[in-house]
Amino acid sequence: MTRRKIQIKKIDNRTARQVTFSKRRRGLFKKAFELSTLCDAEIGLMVFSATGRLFEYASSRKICHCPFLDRFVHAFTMIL
Amino acid sequence: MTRRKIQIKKIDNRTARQVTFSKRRRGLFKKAFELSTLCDAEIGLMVFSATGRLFEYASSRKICHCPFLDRFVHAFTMIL
DNA sequence: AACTATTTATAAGA
DNA sequence: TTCTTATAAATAGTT
Repeated sequence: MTRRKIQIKKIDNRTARQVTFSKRRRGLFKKAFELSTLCDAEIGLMVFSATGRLFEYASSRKICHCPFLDRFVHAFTMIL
Repeated sequence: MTRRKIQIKKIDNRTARQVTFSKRRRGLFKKAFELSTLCDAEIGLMVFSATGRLFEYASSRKICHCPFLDRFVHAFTMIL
C-alpha cells in the first residue's frame, strides 16, 4: 500500500511475511478498538499466526468473562 | 480522520454513529481479510452493533466449521 | 526499530 | 444512502 501498491496474496518471503504480520496485526487491533469505542459495539477478535501464536482482542469485560471463550479458543486451536 | 481529525470516543449523535459504524465495519473486515491472506493467518471476528446485530468474519472453513462457534455466539448474545 | 513516499481509509459534505 | 473529496492514518519498501 505504500512505497508500492501490493497484491493481496500470500507473501512468499518468510521474513517479509512476519514483518507485515506484526505491522498489520497492530493496525487491525487498533481499528477494532476504535470501532468499538466510537460506535458502542462489542467486538471479539482472534488472530492465529501461521506459527500458531494467538492474539486476542475483546471490547469489554462482558466478552472477556464469557465462559465459552476459553473453550472456543481451545477447540479452535485443536482444529488448526 | 479526514475532513477533520476526530477523537476516539463514543459518537453522541445516533445517525452519525450508525454511518460511522457501517463505514468502519467494512474497513475492519477488509483489513482482517487482507491480514489473513497476506500472512497466512487464521482470523475470527465478531462484531455486535449497539442494536444487537451480529456481523462475523472467519478466514477459513476451519473456523466456520468449528462446532463451538455457534454456541459461543449464542452465549455471547445472551450476556449482552 | 525508524523513516517516508504513497496508498488507503474515512469525516464531512453533497 | 450512495458518491465525492479533502485530509488523516496506515503501511511497503528502505535504511
